[in-house]
Amino acid sequence: MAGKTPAGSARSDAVRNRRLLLDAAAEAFAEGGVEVSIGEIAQRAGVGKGTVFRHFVSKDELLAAIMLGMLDELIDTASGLTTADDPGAALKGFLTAGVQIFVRDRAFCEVIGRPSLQHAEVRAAIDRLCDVAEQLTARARDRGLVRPGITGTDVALLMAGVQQTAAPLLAAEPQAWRRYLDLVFDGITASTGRELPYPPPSHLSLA
Amino acid sequence: MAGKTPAGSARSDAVRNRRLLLDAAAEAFAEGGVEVSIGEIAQRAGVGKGTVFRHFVSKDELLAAIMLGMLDELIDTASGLTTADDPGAALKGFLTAGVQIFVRDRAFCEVIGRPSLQHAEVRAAIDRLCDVAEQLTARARDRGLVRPGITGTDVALLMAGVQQTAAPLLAAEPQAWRRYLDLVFDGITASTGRELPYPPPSHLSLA
Amino acid sequence: MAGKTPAGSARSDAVRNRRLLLDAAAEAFAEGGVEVSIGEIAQRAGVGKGTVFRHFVSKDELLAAIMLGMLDELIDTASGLTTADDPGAALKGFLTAGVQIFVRDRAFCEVIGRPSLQHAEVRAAIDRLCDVAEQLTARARDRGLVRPGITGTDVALLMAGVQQTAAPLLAAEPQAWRRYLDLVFDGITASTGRELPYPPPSHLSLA
Amino acid sequence: MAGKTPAGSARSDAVRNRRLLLDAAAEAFAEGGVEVSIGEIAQRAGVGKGTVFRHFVSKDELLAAIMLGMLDELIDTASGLTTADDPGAALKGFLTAGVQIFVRDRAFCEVIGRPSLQHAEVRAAIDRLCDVAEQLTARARDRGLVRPGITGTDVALLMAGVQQTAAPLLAAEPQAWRRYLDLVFDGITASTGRELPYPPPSHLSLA
DNA sequence: GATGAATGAGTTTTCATTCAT
DNA sequence: AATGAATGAAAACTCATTCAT
Repeated sequence: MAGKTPAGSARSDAVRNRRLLLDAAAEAFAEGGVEVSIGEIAQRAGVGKGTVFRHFVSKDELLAAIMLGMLDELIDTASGLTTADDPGAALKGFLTAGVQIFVRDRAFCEVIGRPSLQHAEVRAAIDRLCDVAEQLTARARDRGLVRPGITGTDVALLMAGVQQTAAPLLAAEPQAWRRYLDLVFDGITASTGRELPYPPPSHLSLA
Repeated sequence: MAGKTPAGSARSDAVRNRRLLLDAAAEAFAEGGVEVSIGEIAQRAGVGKGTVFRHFVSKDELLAAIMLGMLDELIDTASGLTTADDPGAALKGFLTAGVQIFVRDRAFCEVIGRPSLQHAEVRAAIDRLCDVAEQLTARARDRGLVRPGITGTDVALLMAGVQQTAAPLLAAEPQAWRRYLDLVFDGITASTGRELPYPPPSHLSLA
Repeated sequence: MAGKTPAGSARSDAVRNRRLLLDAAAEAFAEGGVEVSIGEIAQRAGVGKGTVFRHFVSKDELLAAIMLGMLDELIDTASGLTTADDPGAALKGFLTAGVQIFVRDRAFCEVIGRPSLQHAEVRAAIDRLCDVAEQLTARARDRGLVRPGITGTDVALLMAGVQQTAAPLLAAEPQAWRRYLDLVFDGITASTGRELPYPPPSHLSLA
Repeated sequence: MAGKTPAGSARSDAVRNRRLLLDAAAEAFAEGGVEVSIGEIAQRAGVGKGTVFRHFVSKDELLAAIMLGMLDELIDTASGLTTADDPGAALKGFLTAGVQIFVRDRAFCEVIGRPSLQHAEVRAAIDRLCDVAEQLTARARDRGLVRPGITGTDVALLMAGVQQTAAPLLAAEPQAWRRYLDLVFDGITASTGRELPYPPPSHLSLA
């Protein structure tokens, strides 16, 4: 009725543990993908398994919380770029930021790149990401800096593609993704005159 | 109970079972990814679980055998294209064939795209694939049909990237990969004059 | 944070919390049986889980406290009936009151009906219940209103039996127990001349 | 396609384990109720936990299999009694057999006596039990051996009631249920002239 | 005194792998 | 050689109880 904690602030040790947990889980998911066990996450955070479930109602919710944090960061970055002077550079900066997240995080790749995505909040965040991606793309498109039919959703999708291209190299060459990012960006900005052989994805078919 | 099969020796039965098993496993892995259980594969093949382990020492070996089969098919296709009249069309045909394998096969995506690939034979097959990809690429490169620094390994890697880009769309739009294949191909063939910001992967760093 | 409650000392707060807790627990146990979690009880009472354990040393003690409360109420009702004009009606009134408690309270059924009952205070209360039941029964027996060998303990035990008979019906027919109460009462009061094939329970063998 | 085992017969060791498992589970459920863990059952049977799930798809299925076995036995007993010479003795024999099952088996009491019963096969078996109980009851009723309104469902329900009445005594006096069985039977057969204050349950409202 | 965060043993269930038949 | 039964080590999740704040 009156909320969990009188003044709306959680206990300091709980806050600290939640932080520990999120960090440990983020690291574990990043390294091991969605398959890492709650047991390992708890161990990394230095807490008991029960504590994980006190803070997050299920493994899926924990995963979603972390994915949402990363998506929101990326959305913020993108928002900041919508008013940049050079729309082309802004779009490339956005793409770069996005690919870096994918490159660092195995779970992110697995969650975002799968055909059927369950979690409603994550889907909503992806929608928001596509929206702001479209803003950035539209500005560049209007000035002829990208090919006519390219959409924000295209750009968002290509982030995962660039990561996947470089994936087998990343252990030995952590920056190899930069090569494919540029190559794909050249594909986006190429003025071939030809139309692409398949229409752009409708916004909502993403998730 | 211990009776012989009328139309074959014990050995020919084993050969037939191996074939049954490979086909069933290929289908199962393609649809469900590497997580499909040995039980489901055995059931699809119409054999007992024990038979799976008689033919393949572990699940990983079975998976590797399937992956090798697909890689060999792709290598054959590529070999056939090395003498085609139009090197540009040949390269694109190769890329198309490769992406189609990825699109059809969840396990293939999961196995090939991982940073550290254990299985020696699969690594060797990927090396062979990169070799033949390099032959195709070199022919196109020599005629100025692709950018200067692009290698066969780049091309092989990009197959996975194109699939991953389209992955979230494929359930609703099974042909969406064609959009990104063209876009990436335009990136490969773009004559920007600029060099890519990161050197091509050395052949052996792949896995 | 550490503030006093305006209208009471710390002790009166504790008294109030104990009351809140007993009421909430009674309701929860009645609805959900002994399996309801301490968490749910605390939530219903609007207190923290720690408070439950400050007032009751374990879940079993809390449960016992509730059971004791109900047993004492029933004992009081029975005591009031020992001086009623019609000993037969008094006995039936007692039986009715008892069955109603069982019908309303899942935990009561589960606790009382188990072969080995641990809690000493609850056992003592059941003894007291049997005593007063015996008083009521004796009065009726003396006037020939019940069969010769029937004891107070028999009557007390039959309460649970009537409830259990009707249990599968109660969701659809909340008053169905009345059918079996009358049937059993007719069994108690039947003048068959025959003796029952097994002696009445000795008072102390109850738990 | 051709069934699990060629000739329709399971392997002898599997049959043996299934028997071991059913016996161990029956014993464990009888003693400890539905809450006994699969781990304990496996241990009692001398098999691994996995073996339990090989034979029964879930704990609920195992429990249902055992309950069904007991219900079917009781139904058979009842069927055999439908042609007995003395319908009154037959009805009492049926009641006795049923109460004995309840008395021996904690899980049976818990499963059958609960308001909402999930398992479809168990519900069907209970329906069958009520049917045959009605046959037995009708014969006795037609000869004026039981009160007019008493139905087979009443009789089936009363089995649980008799058990519950005696439950607290059974540890010390394992045969105490015989006392209450006779008392209840006298209630069923009493010719009071009075009607019971609540109508008999409709057949289907049982489960 | 009150709180609710942390704990960890315990539950059901899955599945690759081994082995008796 | 083939089978499928048995195994047991995980995994996600629950909850009574303890304890720092």
